[in-house]
Amino acid sequence: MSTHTRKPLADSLAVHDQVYEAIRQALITGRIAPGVGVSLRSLAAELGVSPMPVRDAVRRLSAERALEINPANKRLSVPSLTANRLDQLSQARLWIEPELAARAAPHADAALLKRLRELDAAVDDALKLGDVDAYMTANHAFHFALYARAGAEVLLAMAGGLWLQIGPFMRVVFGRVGADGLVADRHAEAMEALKAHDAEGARRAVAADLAEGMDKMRAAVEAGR
Amino acid sequence: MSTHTRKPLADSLAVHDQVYEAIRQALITGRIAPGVGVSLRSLAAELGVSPMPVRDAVRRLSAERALEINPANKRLSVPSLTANRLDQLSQARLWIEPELAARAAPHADAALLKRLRELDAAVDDALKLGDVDAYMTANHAFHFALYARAGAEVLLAMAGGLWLQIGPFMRVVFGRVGADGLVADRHAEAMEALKAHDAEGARRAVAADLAEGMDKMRAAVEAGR
DNA sequence: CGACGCAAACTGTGATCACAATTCACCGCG
DNA sequence: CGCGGTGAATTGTGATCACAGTTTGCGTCG
Repeated sequence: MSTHTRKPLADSLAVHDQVYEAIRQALITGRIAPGVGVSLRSLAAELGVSPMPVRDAVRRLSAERALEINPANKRLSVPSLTANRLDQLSQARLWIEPELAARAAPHADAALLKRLRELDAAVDDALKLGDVDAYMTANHAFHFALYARAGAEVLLAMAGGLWLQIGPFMRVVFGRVGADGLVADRHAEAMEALKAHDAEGARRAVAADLAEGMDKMRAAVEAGR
Repeated sequence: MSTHTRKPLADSLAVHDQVYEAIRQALITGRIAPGVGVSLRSLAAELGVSPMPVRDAVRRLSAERALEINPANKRLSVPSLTANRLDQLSQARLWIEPELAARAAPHADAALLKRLRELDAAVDDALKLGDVDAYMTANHAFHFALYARAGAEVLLAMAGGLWLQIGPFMRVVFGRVGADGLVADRHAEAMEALKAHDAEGARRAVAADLAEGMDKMRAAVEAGR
């Protein structure tokens, strides 16, 4: 008898997509530390799959700059955190994400606001409990539930790529300063602006929310070198 | 189709990288028209390689949104050109590329200016001859020779992804209006600003250069639907 | 006791095969 | 002449193997 059980068709997610998500989560939550090397076969063994779908996932992640490929020996590693990289990512986020919020404002309806209130409550819960993983998950969900309403696929995808690259930085912040690094967010301001279909207000609120977080990350990175 | 000769080891470029470049060029120059479907095996046969490196290249290109994967049947296709997509790409370029030019200005030296003059001459030659391929190649080289001096790897990579996505649009413009669509550029203004280390001047010059081209593309896309 | 060297293990890459799902074309029926 | 259905061809996906280059680690020699 084979140990390999065939996947049901109803599971529409391809293996390489599951592997992609697994590695992505491992990167964002910091389970794979920045700077260390990984290998296709070790990842494959860890996830219980063949190296093939890992290869696909890694190719995708390196195209998104969430993984680095050493051009000399072609070996994989997690990009290390530098102040310069953080600055560029911050600047890009500070342009693109307020823009998405502003574009979403005219399309904000009751359903969106309800969903955002739920997600914001989850963020607050995580803040109270000091649960970093839950905070990052809920915060991500809040921002992208909002951005998705902008109807701007290209910009939305760019924002997704930026979060993927910034993930490890967030983890470093919380790892260094502890859960105390989690502070109140500007989500309430953003939701009020959305309710009023105030594009510029939403833009400002998101910009302020981002700027706070990025400042904390910058301080953590500069302190930790 | 070329006969398949074994590659020497000194050729350090992996096959999947060559395939990536080949498909990338085919996309940018419009040899693969937007909207049509492609397949791994057909691409592999066309390039004289096995489907394996094509798979890697395609995975990379789809992560960069230069290729689309139909989520239902997983089939590949070239993204079609819509006014909405063009708007988003334009806006992103108009933020990121002037920023790169401004960052490069302080680091502009004689070597860079010499290189830029050569590339600008190549652009002018292509304009005179109406050679669209040569124009796009030289124009790309000019912009990225400049941007590379900004010392901003993350932003540079983002700009590269945007050009890859905008490539097919350029081809449509020239295909519709002919080589007459090629007009004088703002490269001279940019180079003067660089020589003076005038960051804001470089920013404005690049922004003007881009805006002109993007306006033409928008007109072509709107006229052609 | 320290440094060098060589072999074994590991790395990414590419080819080939198997397989299920989808697409396509052609044939026969009404 | 049009249309439905069925088999063949094509598709992406995943596994396995081969191979060359690199790294690693252990043994031996100076």
